[in-house]
Amino acid sequence: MDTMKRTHTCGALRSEHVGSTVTLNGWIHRNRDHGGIHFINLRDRYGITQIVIDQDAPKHLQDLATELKFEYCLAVTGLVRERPGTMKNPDMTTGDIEVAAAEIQILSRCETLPFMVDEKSEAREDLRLKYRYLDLRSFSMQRNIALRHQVTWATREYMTRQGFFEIETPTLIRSTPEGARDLLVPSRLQPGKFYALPQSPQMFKQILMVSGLDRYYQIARCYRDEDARGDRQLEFTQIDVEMSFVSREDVLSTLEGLMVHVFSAAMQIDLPRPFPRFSYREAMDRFGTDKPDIRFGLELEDITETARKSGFRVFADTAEAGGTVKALRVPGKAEYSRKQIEELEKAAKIYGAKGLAWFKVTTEGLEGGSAKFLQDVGKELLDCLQAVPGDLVVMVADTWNTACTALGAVRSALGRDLGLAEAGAFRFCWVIDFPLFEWNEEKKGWDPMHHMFSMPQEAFLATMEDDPGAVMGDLYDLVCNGYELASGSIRIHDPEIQKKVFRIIGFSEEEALERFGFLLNSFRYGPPPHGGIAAGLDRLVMIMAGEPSIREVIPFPKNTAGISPLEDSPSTVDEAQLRELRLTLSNPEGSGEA
RNA sequence: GGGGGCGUGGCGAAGUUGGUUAUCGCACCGGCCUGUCAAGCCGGGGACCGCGGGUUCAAGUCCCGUCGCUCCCGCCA
Repeated sequence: MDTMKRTHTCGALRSEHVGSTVTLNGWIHRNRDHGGIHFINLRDRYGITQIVIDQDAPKHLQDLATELKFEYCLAVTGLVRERPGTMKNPDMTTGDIEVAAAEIQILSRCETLPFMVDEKSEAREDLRLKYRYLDLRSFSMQRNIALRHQVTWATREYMTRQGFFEIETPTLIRSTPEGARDLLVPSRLQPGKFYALPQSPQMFKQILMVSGLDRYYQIARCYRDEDARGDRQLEFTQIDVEMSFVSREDVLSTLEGLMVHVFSAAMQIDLPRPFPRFSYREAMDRFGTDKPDIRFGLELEDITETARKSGFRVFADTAEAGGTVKALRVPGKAEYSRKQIEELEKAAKIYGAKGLAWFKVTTEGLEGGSAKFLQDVGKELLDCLQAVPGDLVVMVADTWNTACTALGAVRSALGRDLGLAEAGAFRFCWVIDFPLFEWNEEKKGWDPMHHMFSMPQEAFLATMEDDPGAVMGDLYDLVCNGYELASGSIRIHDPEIQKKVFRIIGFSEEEALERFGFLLNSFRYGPPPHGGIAAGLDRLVMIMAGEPSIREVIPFPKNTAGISPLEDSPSTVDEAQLRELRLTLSNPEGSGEA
């Protein structure tokens, strides 16, 4: 039997089609059998149309109606007719009409569903992933997939218009030691050797600049073998960008332009430009994080100098030891119970704070918590914080980094719990002027904060080896609503500067040549000054879609254990496959413990 | 590696200080119903309460262990 091919989609029909005979293909979304009359909501990617089988329908259709179940795949031919006045459904775009079935083909049947295909499935995530094909039928998932397409389409449109070439780079590449753990692929032709999947196309895009390709972008799959989170998993997609003969400003302005275009094209939202900028130091000082959510205020204050003068030993000692005391004024929350404050303290402790000091502001002054230790500097504190009666003040004393980070976590928790962030807002900002190096306590040496090919800012070139910790890099992060959306830098193209950086991070020249020789060698042949950035596509779409996890915008994601419940990967492989690769497992049963 | 939450028919949940036959909604099966749109009404089947052990006259409930999922810390240039 030939399939009755659709003449329209399930979202297409309106009153103007009344009187025409149409064929629809789709799935049974809802099914209401009233005995004498039977309604089917037929669904496809485009919408839902109501099909009616009533007393005028052929007898065989009325019989067929009783065997129809959820998610049967149907072809329906019938007459489009206007619904009787009160039967119109204003909540449906096709709600003015219905299709009176004249012929129905059951294209395929559906077993009892593990969960209903619904706007928002309530099923557990691993079940949704196992039956992803059902989950993806839901309008919310289809909306996310559509948005993702709009974003990539808009990206290609914008980048092409800006003169960028989309260039593919290999996914089987040399393992490089820096950064995250590599995902490895054994080579059959070169037994005992391995490819790595790229953590990013970094080396290749820089080589493309040496090649004179000048403006490159790629929507690139990247792989990092690290533990998953709500906003990251083993494989993810970057909008990867690299440009020659540019300064930081050129890169920032290109990315800003891209974001503006993407939001405009995909969501009809005008993002205000320019995006505000914060130095790393300022972001940490004011928001306690290098990815500040600026949809709300609630900024941190430095009270180290006041704390130094106080009789509160914890504070005074921290200040004397060169530490920092940070305070956060929570307006009107003097009503907070001890328990609520303990919840905030938990948030601070997760990030390494030893405790969360607090007091409430009353008309009498400071009260409760650590108030009795701070009475001597109470007036100064209140002035400094511009605190008024009814406020709650929470404080952390620790190293600068821990004090900022821990209180920043409290700020985030408050922002979330109090609903401070404006709904539907997208607040972008740049974080710039990152330190180039960070101290690694374990190896007692310096590590690159971003990667080892990032350029020190010019002012530090001469002195960088004397005081690596003070060196600012030409680094930049794009942040939106508290998520790091993109990260990049101006690269080193001068071999002498590169050598200095290698020296600082304890990398011998031989070592560098062995690992990155192909890139460094290319730099001997007239490399242009260049820089770039990479934006996380999954996160971008997640934020735009208002979803809590990137798994909602990735069609076939892995779970937090790196497993895909759909096809049950990763899996064991045949002994023969291993033999071909000359691999032997130390624990053939794969118990997980070697 | 560490911490928090969750695990009860196919799905989502309830289950009190331990106490008869484990409850509800959806789905499923049978019946009724001519205008619903989360249709309604009547009836039915379906659960060793994640798994293992322990305490007890008695465990979904308490204890110990273990597995899975999830959020977070570490990790993620």
